[in-house]
Amino acid sequence: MTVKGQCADRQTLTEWFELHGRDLPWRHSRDPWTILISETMLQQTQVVRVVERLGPFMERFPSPEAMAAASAGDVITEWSGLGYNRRAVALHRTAQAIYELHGGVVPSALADLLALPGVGPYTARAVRVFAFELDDAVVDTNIGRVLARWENRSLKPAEAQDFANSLVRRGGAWIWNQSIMELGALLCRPQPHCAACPVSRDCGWFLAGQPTPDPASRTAGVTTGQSRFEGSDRQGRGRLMRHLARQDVDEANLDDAMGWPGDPARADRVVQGMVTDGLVERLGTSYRLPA
DNA sequence: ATCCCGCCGT
DNA sequence: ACGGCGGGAT
Repeated sequence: MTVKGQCADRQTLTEWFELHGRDLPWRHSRDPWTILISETMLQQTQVVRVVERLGPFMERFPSPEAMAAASAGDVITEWSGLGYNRRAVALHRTAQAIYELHGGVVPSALADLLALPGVGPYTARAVRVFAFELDDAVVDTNIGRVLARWENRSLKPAEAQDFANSLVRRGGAWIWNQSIMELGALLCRPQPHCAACPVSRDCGWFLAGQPTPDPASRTAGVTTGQSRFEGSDRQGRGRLMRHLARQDVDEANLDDAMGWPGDPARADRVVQGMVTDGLVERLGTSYRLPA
């Protein structure tokens, strides 16, 4: 593709975003702490669910210092219902690290961000792009899917990141990353709506007739289907967290609390993992949220 | 049943 | 590279 073509497509896409992009709360913020929180929430939790929880969460923990002063259990409680509670524990540890290592100021250096618990390649760059407006490129599941279809081939992690980097213009990273991510979220979905896509005329996969397998399917960063939730260890973990939000649970009642009556062995095995994850503490014969 | 602005330990 | 990790909405 020509450089001229790339410029045309880029402008087409950002114009589409200005017109059709969703008005999401965090897109009005450039506060690094707010962006770090929202991006952490958005790791595998849907946008509509984060929208209604971000405000109250930020009121409870308005700064890294405020969260660092709270207990891990407090953060978990405020996190309740968002799922993958390890993220709440990681966030608490990250707040403490920011307070102790960076004077309470969210760092902007990639290496500093990547060193924070629960902050990986996506979230680190998201903070840099969406808060500090630095010229980086993020690759999430949406963008990975768009890029793979655009090139009509599966991309390895480094390939996807390099390709994404090459598309960013100086000073235009915020709007570009939002635009291409929004395209993946609204149109270039797992089941794509190519008829409404503003850049389909230059999309390799579309022009090839959308052959199977979808090149996005084996591309790095594109999430795949997960194992069944009903009857899983995850379900039992979730049940126990919900109980602990109200009161401590004695080890004798653990199997009931986790929804596995008569299977204390399983309850014990799974709760061990939760202790390792920092989600629960054992005190005497009972379990509670971490102090 | 499927999907969701990933990260981490293996 | 792969599997575990919540939970609600459709």
